[in-house]
Amino acid sequence: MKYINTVSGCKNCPYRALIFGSLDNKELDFLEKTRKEIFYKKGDVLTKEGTSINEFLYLKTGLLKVYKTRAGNKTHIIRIAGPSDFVSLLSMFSNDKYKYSIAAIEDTTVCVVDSESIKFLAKSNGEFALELMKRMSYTYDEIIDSTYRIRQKHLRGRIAYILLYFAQKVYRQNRFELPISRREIGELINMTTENVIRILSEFRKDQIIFIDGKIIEIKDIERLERIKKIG
Amino acid sequence: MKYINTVSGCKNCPYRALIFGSLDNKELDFLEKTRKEIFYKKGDVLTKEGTSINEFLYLKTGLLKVYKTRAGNKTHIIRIAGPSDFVSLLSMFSNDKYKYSIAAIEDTTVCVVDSESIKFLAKSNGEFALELMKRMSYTYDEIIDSTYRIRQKHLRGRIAYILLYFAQKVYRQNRFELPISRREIGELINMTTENVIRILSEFRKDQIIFIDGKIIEIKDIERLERIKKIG
DNA sequence: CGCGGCTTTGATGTTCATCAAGTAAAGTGG
DNA sequence: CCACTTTACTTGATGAACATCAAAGCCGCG
Repeated sequence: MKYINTVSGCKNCPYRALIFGSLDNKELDFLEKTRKEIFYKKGDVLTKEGTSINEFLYLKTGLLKVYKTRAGNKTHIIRIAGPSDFVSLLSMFSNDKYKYSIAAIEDTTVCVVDSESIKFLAKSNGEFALELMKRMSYTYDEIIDSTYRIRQKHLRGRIAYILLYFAQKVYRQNRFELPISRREIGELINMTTENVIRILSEFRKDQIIFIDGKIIEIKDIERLERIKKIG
Repeated sequence: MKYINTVSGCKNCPYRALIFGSLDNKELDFLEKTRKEIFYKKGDVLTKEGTSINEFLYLKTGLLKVYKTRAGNKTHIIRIAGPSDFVSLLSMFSNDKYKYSIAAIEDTTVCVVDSESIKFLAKSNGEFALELMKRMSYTYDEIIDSTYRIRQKHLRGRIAYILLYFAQKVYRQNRFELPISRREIGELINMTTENVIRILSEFRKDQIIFIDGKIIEIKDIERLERIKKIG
């Protein structure tokens, strides 16, 4: 990780409207005081499950994974977070310890504010508190929704789901580089590494996708959509 | 459903401290104005996914299921809510429509307050907003945690989990009456009705439990705990 | 250069959903 | 209140979906 000297502050931040829309300039100045901008390299761990929450994070650029580790070193990836995501919102208000670990799966720049400052503002500015709640609830609902949606799909449907997720939601291109390993895909959509590989190969043989290591290109998007739906 | 005339109001409510601890008497009077206490019979539906959220609910006595219905009439039970649960907290602050349906699985008494009143108080009283967030976040974290925990268990482990859940968390007795059908158990822990029955019978044959219709008695709790853990 | 982690493919066996068929229980209308 | 219909429960047989085990190639890193 590496601290970054920033020129422009919160006031002109393009993400300001997303959640800080209800804060006035004085309140933003207050946040600014403890604010740091930090750069993480792919692979760096930002927070570890069980450690104290002292900071409120939000993602400016890059990609993160939010995950949990269980007995037997089994890891579940709960979600992938992209730019403008408020990753640390989860469990920040119910716990003083992180319930999830966070790691960079691409080079990532994060804005960090003291968590007590956020709580202070939430307490003193009701509009802001409502914005936080809205965002938090939305994020949680998304996690639950995708978890239950994936759960009922067969393996082929899960792979189709995750490929289309990266192509449409994350990279907005049919050709992209997978930011995670085959094993991590399995941790995200609940299947073994071997089967992730097997089904990717199957899709390749069926001309649905092109594969070159981590590079994926979707060749037949209609077919993939169909597999996602019925699989 | 049936309206109930109540003598005592929020001020003396045993659950007040849980979430309304930061409201003063004036604020409680404000809530009281729109407050209703409603009785639902087992099987009654309180809210339907997709309908407008106008009310804030909390459970005084009884048991509810919170669930989602998917294409093909497939139902997932997200959680069971018991006394002192704030069932409508989920999605209330991110949506104007319910994201989940709620139904009574036992005779239930619910306190209902206008949702706008709650939002108004959250806006004007920061402490209260923080309490709501805390509760909300906690509830969501629990859902996610149990979902991922169940997901990795085999069927026997899931049944053990749910039996111990009812025995320890809900009824606090080794003998209890299941509030839900075999099919609903399947919807809760993600397995087919047939396999729910099959494994219950198996546990019965192995003398781990006693079954008489909906009555369950856990005879060998150590063994069940072991199955829950390793299954 | 060797070691560990990631990737790949094949063979094998287990777990689980599905199908079928029947009994019991509970709700519904005449 | 009884015939009728639907819903819940139960067991067995079958096959598909999936995890596990094994073995080997590849790549980056110390």
